[in-house]
Amino acid sequence: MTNRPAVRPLDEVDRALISAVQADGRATLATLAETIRLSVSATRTRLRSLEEHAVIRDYRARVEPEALGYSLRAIVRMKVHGSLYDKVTATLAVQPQIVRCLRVTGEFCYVMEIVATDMSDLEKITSELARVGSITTDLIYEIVADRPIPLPHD
Amino acid sequence: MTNRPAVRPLDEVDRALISAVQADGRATLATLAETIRLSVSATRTRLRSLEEHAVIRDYRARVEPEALGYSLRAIVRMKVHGSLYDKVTATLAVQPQIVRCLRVTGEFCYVMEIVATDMSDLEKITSELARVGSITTDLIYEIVADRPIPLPHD
DNA sequence: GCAGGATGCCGCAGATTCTGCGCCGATTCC
DNA sequence: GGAATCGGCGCAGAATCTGCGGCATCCTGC
Repeated sequence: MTNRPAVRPLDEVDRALISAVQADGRATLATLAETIRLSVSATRTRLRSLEEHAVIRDYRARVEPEALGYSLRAIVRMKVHGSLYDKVTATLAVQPQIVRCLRVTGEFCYVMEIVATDMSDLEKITSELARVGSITTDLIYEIVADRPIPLPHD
Repeated sequence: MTNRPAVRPLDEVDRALISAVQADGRATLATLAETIRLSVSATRTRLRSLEEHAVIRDYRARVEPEALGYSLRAIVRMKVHGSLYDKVTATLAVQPQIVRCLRVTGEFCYVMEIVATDMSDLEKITSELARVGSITTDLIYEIVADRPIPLPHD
């Protein structure tokens, strides 16, 4: 029942289904069935299978941060000396405004994306991060692209 | 009908609703109604309103890139000389594996996140990007956090 | 060949959910 | 006070989802 790496080789119909549900997470089984040209039952079986095998992780509504009052976004890169990874984890736990955190190769250990209501809010968070490691902060002008994962060989 | 910036000040019930639907994008109206302690009709009215006002942008299934065959992820930062922004846009259009692209302040103009099947696949994309500007590529070890937007004052 | 098993698709019927609509109480404004 | 607006409520019909059982196809071993 745990996630095993794609038992089935993911045929063309699966890809179409994934693509459809990635584009519209609330699409009805009937709609999905129509786009992948299968019956509702078969569509459901395949969708459930993809969910079980954790090919489809979950469904989420995407909200507009500005509408919630976050007028600022930033990318923070952080260097951490030694193994203070626990400290990073602890900081993440208490800072929900760090909406994304990646551990990466290169000069910096972590790359994070942060939402903030204003400059002082941002500074509050970055200064907290600066207690863990040395950081570089860049503001985000614009989100140029934010796309679903493409299906191989397109 | 177009998106205006949150006509209503977003009361506590709205926040709860947003939070619920961000956690589970397929949650049923009855379920949502139960968690925010409102009738189904009222829940629906509020949800529709949030969608209309583009507070809730859309719903998406989130897929596991590895299950689709992408065993590599990378962060690419890019410097662009002069105004070659059109060129960036053009590259984005033909490279769906660039799943996210941000325009930022600082030394680099753009920060991108890329999925790739393997090293040669990654190199294909980065070399294409290198024709537009000078780039720095860092591989992603691990996604430490990937969270919904938090609701202010939590 | 052919019985047995497994797989994947189909469609049905009951349960659940969604939708459009009208009603009602509270608040505001003349 | 009366009228209008707003937000919530619940109903009834439509749409959707769910749990089955049936059927065709494809293997596999005898």
